[in-house]
Amino acid sequence: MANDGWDTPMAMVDIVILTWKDDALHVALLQRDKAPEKGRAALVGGFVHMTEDLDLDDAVSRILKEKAGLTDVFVEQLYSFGGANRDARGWSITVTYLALMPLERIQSLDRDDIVLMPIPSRSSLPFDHDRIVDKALERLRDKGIYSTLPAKLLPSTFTLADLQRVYEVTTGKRFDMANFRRKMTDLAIAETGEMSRDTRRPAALYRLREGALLFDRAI
Amino acid sequence: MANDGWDTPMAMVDIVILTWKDDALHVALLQRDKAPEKGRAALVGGFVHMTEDLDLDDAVSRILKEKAGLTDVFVEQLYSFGGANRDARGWSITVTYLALMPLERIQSLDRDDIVLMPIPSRSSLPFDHDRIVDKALERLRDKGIYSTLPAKLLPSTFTLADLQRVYEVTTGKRFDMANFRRKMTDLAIAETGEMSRDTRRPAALYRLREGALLFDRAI
DNA sequence: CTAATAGTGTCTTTTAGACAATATATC
DNA sequence: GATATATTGTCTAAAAGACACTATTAG
Repeated sequence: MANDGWDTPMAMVDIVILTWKDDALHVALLQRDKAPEKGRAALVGGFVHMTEDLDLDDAVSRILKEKAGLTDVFVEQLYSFGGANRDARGWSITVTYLALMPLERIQSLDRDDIVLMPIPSRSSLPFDHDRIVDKALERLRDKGIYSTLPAKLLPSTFTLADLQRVYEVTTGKRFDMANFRRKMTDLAIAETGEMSRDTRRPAALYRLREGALLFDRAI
Repeated sequence: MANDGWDTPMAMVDIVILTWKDDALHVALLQRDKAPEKGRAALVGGFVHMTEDLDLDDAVSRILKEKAGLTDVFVEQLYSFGGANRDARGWSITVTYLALMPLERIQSLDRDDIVLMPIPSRSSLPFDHDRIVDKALERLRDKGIYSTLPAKLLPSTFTLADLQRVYEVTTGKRFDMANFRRKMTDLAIAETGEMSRDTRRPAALYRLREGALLFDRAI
């Protein structure tokens, strides 16, 4: 071990957990049980533990598990923020991650210290978490147009209408229904054979095809 | 100040400086003057200094200045790597950056401890710097197709043939000359009025247009 | 004049975008 | 059968890709 007593920044990870509820993006926040900002809802995050974590991905998995009870989460690294003033405790670096999951995953946790805040009307968050959420939305918007990233917000099966709404909200674009369906069936999704009966005329249920993350062209 | 004596990882930044020489990508490395890996060429990098740096961008600027004598460099954040085994001194986090510059900037430094290693035939680097360089190349390849990023490797004026070669090498694709020229003049570049006389028939010199970083479509 | 490289014109194929038409369920 | 929403068909415009052609210099 090499670093007891050095003067080096605090190191943490913060995870922007996004999901899809009531036709809108929501960010999952955790009520803080400790100072600073005790009681306020903030991003799920925590310090890197040198003894428990072998690398940053380990730290993310551990924190998701310990603080939110989540395992096997789809995450990708987002951006790192570091500075003297982003946390009142002093110079800190946070490596941030984007996590996308269907609403059911969060609801089944059945915890009253986890709150879902709708993105369009979100109120301000502690620390520099607003900026981090902005970065996550930017990533989702930019990558959405040529990847299946937005689909990770939905359950494993979904209708094409669901998928189109998610893509329209995350990317901020409007899509023609016929063209959207053709591209998605070409590039990313497959029929399950099941039907959804939530609408007047039942709709076919689709799932993501294996390995379909990045497209070779835009949606 | 809050963190004297905590057990927290070392925090550093590493910068992948890429440039263009002899029709090939090169990475600029610095001969290390201290242990570990003293004497070997490695990425330009250093520890975050909590007293001198207000944020991560400050640390990058300071380190580029102090270690390589470079100022006003085009950089963008790349990725963060952290773990117990990436540096022999213990658990560390490095926030890495991609820097692109024309060869002249490096040559005018006139330093014999800075080496240019050609990418196609590069030998292995200390620490996890190979992985970091790979990430930089991946970023350049992915972003090259729809941005002017590769052009930052060239001097402020360049011929279309130069530009095409840079794009072909960084993206790994081949472009039809006529189509490439049309798209570039449409999207990103403007004539300077000057001519280059390095070839049999002189070629028009171009420059990047203001604000042209991201395209709305692929090259 | 020839070689070498810069630069243009134009045709074909593919993709994007718009929009009309049809299908299948519920009420 | 009316209504709502799912799903398909087809036309047009734009972009991508291929390739032949012309232009301008040095030697």
